[in-house]
Amino acid sequence: MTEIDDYSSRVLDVVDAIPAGRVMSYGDVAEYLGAGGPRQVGRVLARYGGGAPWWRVIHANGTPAPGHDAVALAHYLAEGTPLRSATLPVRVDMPKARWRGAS
DNA sequence: GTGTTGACAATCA
DNA sequence: CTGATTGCCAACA
Repeated sequence: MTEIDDYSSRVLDVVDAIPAGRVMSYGDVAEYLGAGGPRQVGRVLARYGGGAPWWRVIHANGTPAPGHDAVALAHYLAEGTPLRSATLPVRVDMPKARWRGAS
């Protein structure tokens, strides 16, 4: 049984709320929650991200998670995420794809 | 309690 | 782009 902490649950909830074609940076999620930090967000995704669209959570510079960049790229192409580079290093057009809670 | 590590971020060279 | 440095917060040995 996977018991998820309250903080992790909130992180997953925010990630799950990100619409297709949009992304949020680790720091943005942490700031949106108003708790923890970008490292804690990445930690939660690494542990419980298996059931959430973790590829929509990327670095502040627009690159996806290390080791999963190819998987993330496939999702970006399938969801129509605005990319600045469709080849590695994968870069998402942050100013356009960046999503903030409610528009 | 201390030191290291980590799916981070920002700045500088 | 690579590498180094500092700041940040939490988990782990």
